Amino acid sequence: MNAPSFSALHLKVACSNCNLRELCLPIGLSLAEVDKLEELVATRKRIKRGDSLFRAGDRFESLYAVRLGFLKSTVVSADGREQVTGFHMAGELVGMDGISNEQHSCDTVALEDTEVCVIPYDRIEEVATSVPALRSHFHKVMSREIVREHGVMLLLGSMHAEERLAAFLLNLSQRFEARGYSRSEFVLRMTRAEIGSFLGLKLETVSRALSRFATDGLIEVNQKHVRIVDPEGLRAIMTGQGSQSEPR
Amino acid sequence: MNAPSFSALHLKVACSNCNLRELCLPIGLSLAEVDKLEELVATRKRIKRGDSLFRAGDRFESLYAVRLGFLKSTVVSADGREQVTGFHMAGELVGMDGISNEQHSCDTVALEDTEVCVIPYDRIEEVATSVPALRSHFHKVMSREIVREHGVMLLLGSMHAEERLAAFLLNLSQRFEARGYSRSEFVLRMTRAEIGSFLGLKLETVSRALSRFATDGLIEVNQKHVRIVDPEGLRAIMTGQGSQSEPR
DNA sequence: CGTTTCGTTGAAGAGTGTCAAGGCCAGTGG
DNA sequence: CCACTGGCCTTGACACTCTTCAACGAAACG
Repeated sequence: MNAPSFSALHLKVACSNCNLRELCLPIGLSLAEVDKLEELVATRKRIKRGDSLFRAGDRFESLYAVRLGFLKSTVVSADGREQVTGFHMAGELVGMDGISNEQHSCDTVALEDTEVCVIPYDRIEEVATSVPALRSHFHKVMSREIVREHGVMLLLGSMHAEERLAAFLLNLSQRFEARGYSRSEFVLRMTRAEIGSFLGLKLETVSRALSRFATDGLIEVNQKHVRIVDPEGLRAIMTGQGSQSEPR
Repeated sequence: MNAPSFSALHLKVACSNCNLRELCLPIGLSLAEVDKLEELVATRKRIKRGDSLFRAGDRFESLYAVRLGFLKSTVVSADGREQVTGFHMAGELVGMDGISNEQHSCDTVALEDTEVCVIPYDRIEEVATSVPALRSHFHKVMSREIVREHGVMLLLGSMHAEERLAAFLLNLSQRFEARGYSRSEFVLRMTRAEIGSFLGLKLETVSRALSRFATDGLIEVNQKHVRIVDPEGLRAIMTGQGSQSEPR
């Protein structure tokens, strides 16, 4: 390590001082419990844009809490098809896919320079014995991931291209807002192809839908920069009410 | 209850005697640990075909281990679109969606007369403190659900109709086999529309694909009864190698 | 036995994918 | 500093898969 004292400092103030704690932690933990939690976080890790945090097949050892940055997770089928299963931003926990097999089943790659807290899984299991509130919170986080994926299945299984993209933009918007960023203006960290993979569409379809939204005055797009002009309009599209000029 | 003594008997022999234990339980539990586990299971519950085990919005209180029967889970979007998120058979655990919010987010409905073990969630939390092996197993079960859903996302996001259906049939086949039933001959408990909803297709497309598989000699279909004649052929279709007469 | 639900099949049309060409932008090396 | 390169994005034309609509047959149910 280049700067051990820097790392140590970081370790000391982890969690209790972290501006992500409302996202990571259960509310109402006692100070003693937060202390316990801080023992969890072994180290920080930086991942440069394009590098992977872990890959399918890697031995599972830790979960990771995103501190800063942006990642994607992808699964690859036997015949080589790739599917983006999610995008992850600050405050989110990644790596839970690895628990079942003691081995990761997806790749997780940084889409911009990223920093994560490394949480060794055996420590989580230890703390799960002694701090019920943390264990219970951990269960909720896993359950929330299951519910999130139900939502993605609904999107992939029953929505049209523009509906999917509207839902995607609104979801991003809401997540940025929850982190204190603008809900109406943000930068897409991923390519059109990656959005397409996540939404079950081709990149051209994503591009066309974005262009259509722009000409309809719902958003402004400039490459990766997006401004949401008419969130209600997007919501209408998402729920299948987009441009029904003729009610029969 | 009509037959309390019968219920009590069932309670007594639960788990340690259950022929699903390889599916439900972690291997290598001590007898004392299995005892602990049996305390978990409060009651059995029977759900008649068409009735629901729980509905979206219901207060979350318990997980359910399917003992016998067949269920589907569905989510409904704000605008009324319905998506089947999974089918559940003996040995599988359902209800984990409810943990995150203390409230269920999907409907789970019996597709045939079904019997489940009711496992009150607060008991799980208790036992999670005292029996690490069970807690760890529970985490793996949740993680496995996350991984399963990744697989569904891959299917919905990147596969064609016949590829999806082939994958679906092979998945069912493999699950039946794991439960000691025939892997080549089984009854579909769900309608074409339900298969379609799960696979992101219309019922007509499901019907056509099944017919095509039948005329190609891959399967035999008679209404809900399916016989898999050529599993390798299905696997080839699933991986996108279906009927490539002309290799360029 | 009538009624309803479920399944099959055909024909036509909509929505996406595919292929191709060209533009924009950042990074690189001359 | 500028030209070049390669990745990313946009747009058009066309092909193809899947959906939609419709009619009918078969099985399940009361």
